[in-house]
Amino acid sequence: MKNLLANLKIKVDEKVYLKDPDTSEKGRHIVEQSILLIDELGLESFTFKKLAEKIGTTEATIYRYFESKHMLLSYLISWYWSWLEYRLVFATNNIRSAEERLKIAIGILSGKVELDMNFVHVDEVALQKIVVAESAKVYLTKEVDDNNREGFFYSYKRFCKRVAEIIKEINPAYKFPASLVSTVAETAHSQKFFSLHLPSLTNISDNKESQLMEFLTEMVFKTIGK
Amino acid sequence: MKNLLANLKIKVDEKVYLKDPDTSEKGRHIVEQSILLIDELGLESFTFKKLAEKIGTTEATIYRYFESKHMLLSYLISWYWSWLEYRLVFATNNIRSAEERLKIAIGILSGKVELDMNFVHVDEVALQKIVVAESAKVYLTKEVDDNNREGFFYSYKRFCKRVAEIIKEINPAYKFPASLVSTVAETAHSQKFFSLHLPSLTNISDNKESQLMEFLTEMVFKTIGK
DNA sequence: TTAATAACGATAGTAATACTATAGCTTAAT
DNA sequence: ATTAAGCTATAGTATTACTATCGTTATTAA
Repeated sequence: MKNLLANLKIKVDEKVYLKDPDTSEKGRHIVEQSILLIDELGLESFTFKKLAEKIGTTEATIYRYFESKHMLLSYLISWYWSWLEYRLVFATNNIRSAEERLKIAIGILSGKVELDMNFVHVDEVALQKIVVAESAKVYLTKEVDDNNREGFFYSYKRFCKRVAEIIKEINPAYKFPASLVSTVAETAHSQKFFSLHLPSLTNISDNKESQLMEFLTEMVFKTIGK
Repeated sequence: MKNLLANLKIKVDEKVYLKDPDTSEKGRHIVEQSILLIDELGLESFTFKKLAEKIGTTEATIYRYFESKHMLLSYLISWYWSWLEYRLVFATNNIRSAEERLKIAIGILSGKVELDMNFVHVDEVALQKIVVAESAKVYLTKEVDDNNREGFFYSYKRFCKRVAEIIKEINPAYKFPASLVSTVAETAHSQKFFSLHLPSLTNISDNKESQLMEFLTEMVFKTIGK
């Protein structure tokens, strides 16, 4: 399997970069190191200047790949959702039971991420920390409608749509499949964040993905009535 | 009732301001106009300079009340949660049934806000739009642990705790009351935002608080098993 | 192999931001 | 009448998020 997937490439919609970073060494290096630096500094303190220093280049070079910090973050988040989608498709392939597939989807959403060696230049653990802490900032802006038109959120929406289809299979009468899926996705992030920083807002202990999964699975299955 | 409440003051924890804006005309003016301006421009484009111009003063004056833009936002969000708490306490007073009180709480969380004339200098409709679009930014920072220690999130946590108590009354065996409440609070915001800007992620139509309430109420009651 | 061209590095510059500092003026209480 | 708090006005700083230009280097196509 590893070998089969070794040259798989996660496709990211072309509107979230100026020049595809996956087509050059420099580009991959920018992505790789930006993940580590955003994770370390947080989005607010992260700058292209600091990134340029870290990778021994100049701001100008980074600007050739990404128009702005916001676009770079959008790229990383898009990459993450495409990667989750690929994992979802693989993990649910050949599984007949829709209930089983839904459980797998919830597991992926709430799940422990391990370094996925198929994409050597991406530290998926650091990336998930970024997604938890920063991804809401991608859409919580005044430019959200423009960005949406430009396709910034395609991969997130695609992932959610896929999971919503499973819910519809299980209970075609349920009225809020899309809302329930986006709720689970957002909740996975906020509960992870709360467990680390605002523990009184959650019953999930730090680093217990199993508890998060139990919470979400119970909520989803009871809500859709299974 | 109106008269009784006319001189009620929403208490905001003293750590989220340098000088209590509610003790002076200037301070109330700053709060009032900051709500309108943040709603209009979004947090990123909002600056103390623009606010100072709008109210005919200088940055220095605003800095005497709030150390930073982030602190001002924290103040507004804290005010909002204290206000919701006051509404919750009033609306659930003398109601015996815990189920009924929980429904009221969910209604307040998902509910249509109307201008509350008890607090003349606060435009609660604009404030709720700010809460929906900006409140995650208050905690999604590298300073969250410091801010938490300083009490930036007291009023949010207090509100959630109150609702969690109701859930425990209804089903003492339910394992995730705190998580469920914070999920409902966060979801109320994200679903409102999605219905406005990313409609494919939700089944709730713009401005239909009743749908949001139906979605959340069903989810909560089924999850806790009633 | 050469010639064209794309990519990169180095440097400079700009408007705006998020503050900090200071000094003088006004007003209201002692 | 004095004091002090609160406000206004002005100035200044480091940093940010870019934009622009230009020469060099690496890649590719003829």
